Amino acid sequence: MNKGKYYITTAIAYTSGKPHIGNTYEIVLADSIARFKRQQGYDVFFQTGTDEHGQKIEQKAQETGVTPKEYVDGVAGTIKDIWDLMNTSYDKFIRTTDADHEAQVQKIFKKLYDQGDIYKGYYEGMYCTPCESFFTESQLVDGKCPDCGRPCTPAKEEAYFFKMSKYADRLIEHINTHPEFIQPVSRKNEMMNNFLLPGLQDLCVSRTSFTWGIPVSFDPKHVVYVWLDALTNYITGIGYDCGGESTEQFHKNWPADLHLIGKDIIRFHTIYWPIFLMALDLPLPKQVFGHPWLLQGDGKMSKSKGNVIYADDLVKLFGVDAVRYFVLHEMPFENDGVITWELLVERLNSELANTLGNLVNRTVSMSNKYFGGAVTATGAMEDVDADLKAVATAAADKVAARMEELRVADAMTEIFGLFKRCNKYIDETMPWVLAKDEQKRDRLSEVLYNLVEGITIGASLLEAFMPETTERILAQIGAARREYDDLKTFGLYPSGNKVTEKPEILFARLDVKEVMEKVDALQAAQAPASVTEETGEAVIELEEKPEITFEEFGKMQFAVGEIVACEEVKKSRKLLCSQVKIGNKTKQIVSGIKGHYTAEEMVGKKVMVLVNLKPAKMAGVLSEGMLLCAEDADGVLALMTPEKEMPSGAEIC
RNA sequence: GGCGAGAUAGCUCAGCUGGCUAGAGCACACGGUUCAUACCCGUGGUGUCGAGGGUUCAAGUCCCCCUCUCGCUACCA
Repeated sequence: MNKGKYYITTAIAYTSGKPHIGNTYEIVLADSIARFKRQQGYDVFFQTGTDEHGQKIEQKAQETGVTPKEYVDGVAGTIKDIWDLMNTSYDKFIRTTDADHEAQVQKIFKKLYDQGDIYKGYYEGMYCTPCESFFTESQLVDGKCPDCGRPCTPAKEEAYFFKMSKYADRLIEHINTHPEFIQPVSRKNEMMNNFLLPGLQDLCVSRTSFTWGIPVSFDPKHVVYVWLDALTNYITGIGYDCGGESTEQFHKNWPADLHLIGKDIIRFHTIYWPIFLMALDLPLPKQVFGHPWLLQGDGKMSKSKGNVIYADDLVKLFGVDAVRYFVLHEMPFENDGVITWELLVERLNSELANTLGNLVNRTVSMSNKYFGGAVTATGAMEDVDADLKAVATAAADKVAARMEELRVADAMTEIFGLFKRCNKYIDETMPWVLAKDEQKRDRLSEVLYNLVEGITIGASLLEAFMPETTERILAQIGAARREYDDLKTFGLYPSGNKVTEKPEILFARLDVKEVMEKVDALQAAQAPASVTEETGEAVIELEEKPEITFEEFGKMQFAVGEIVACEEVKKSRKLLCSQVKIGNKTKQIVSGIKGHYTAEEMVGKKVMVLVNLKPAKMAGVLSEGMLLCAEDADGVLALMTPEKEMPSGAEIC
């Protein structure tokens, strides 16, 4: 039964490197929704892909000594391989370097320019001439270019801007009249209060500072800057043409039913994207869901620690469906989820091995033992059957209700509730007792039939989440794939069918210790150079900057300063304001170190100060220099202090 | 600093418009059972429901205040 179309997308993955399990979670989540909708009878189109332009990629390619195109081809391949490894059923994998996408982005840009939504202006900021790059004041390091360390000068760069404010009122109206548009709803307030209600800034949509992007057709020294390039994939991928030649497929699928994205890019999908669409006179997507993140429990994932968890490693250790089960089931709707190896093992043992695997195994074993594998309905019903049947036939609707709210984890819990009910049914009916009584043979047969039927329904519902497991279970119990609409009827398993003679273990129980040994081996291989042999102390890979001349170094003046007073800056969360005595002068310096040092403990410290930094105001307070700190991978700060007693004002050179 | 969310069993969390002895899952303990992957089924406990006030016959549930945590945002020379 066709229930209409359903167009679902993931965000396109940025091709700067191999995605870890947190990034992989999104495609699996989208896949489970897409598969479930298909199972329900929707005509689903599921799109994913890669975002391949930008300065960062240009740089990465340069570092690796390949062209940007070669670089993104490699990473896009890796990403696609992982998506395939996770058994995701996307219909289209779009790349922003696809020729048709690039051509369409150029047309869209031109159209928006022609109709006055995009205008040429100036991007003002701090400019580093050698790097040909713009930075905001806050991006600068010591007032200098964060890339090369050379001085930056205030400058203007020609750039194209999109008039966001023009459509703001319409967007506010839309969000207010479509409460389901932004999910979870708590995000709606953030967008409203932080961006829409205070007034939208115009968005810079072109750059001249790098070339790895889609050129603006009528002004080719500009390339289209990220959002107009990336977001439009949702329409170009299905054949949009702003000249009115859109494909049949586009007309059928647009607007999207669901954009599934990470919570970090909600702003772009619920403000900029809808406004672009309004400018193109297209309907808005029905729903944008900013899912939470899957975080690692034992500290931040970082390459230097060698503890990054990748999907392919997980699959090697646990199998595809176990990984899919974990990421889908452990993720709450609104809060971030946690993944640790221990938690993973615990969940797999308790739910997959014990509850599900063992249920199938014991049912198949009993069918073989008592009836040579034949599963026959005899009509020997008893009262206890009613509840099992009720739970089984109600499951499909319960799962559907949860999925409708995008509560995938809860949907899975419903399915496992049915498996638990089946296990309980075995205890209630005690087939091994029935087996001892020849008179109860019909009853025994009926009980096993009911079990097989219950498992068939449960396994069928599992298809969207763990498709391989569904297949394996159905194969073991000799059941055919069942249509979604038939899952509400109990008793469709063909009576007399046979289960497999030799049940295979679906999910083997795992030993935490053994798993951890394998994990240690993996992590050791992942970051062999990150731990120094003798001390075991972690080191950080330093991103190298271009070398500078002695003369350039000489422009900076460092000195030992003594902190004579320090107080918190009231209006800010991170700032401490210190009075620093340097020789016979006292400077006021504001630093973002609250949380690492208290105002009291600062007083009396002798620290390293960059003295001749141009003064600037932070949170309304004047700062006339900078205190130097070291920062580790976790963001912990340590002030630089002289190793020997030194007087205030001693120059550092 | 602005806006918002939250603080409930060892852990993760449910508890809607206030109403009977505060719940679920996991973990733990005990009991049952043996078809099964030492599994499944049942039973059980502890909770100052973040602190302190208040409204009410009655408050995790409403109001005030405090403390702390988190999200977005600003700021982080």
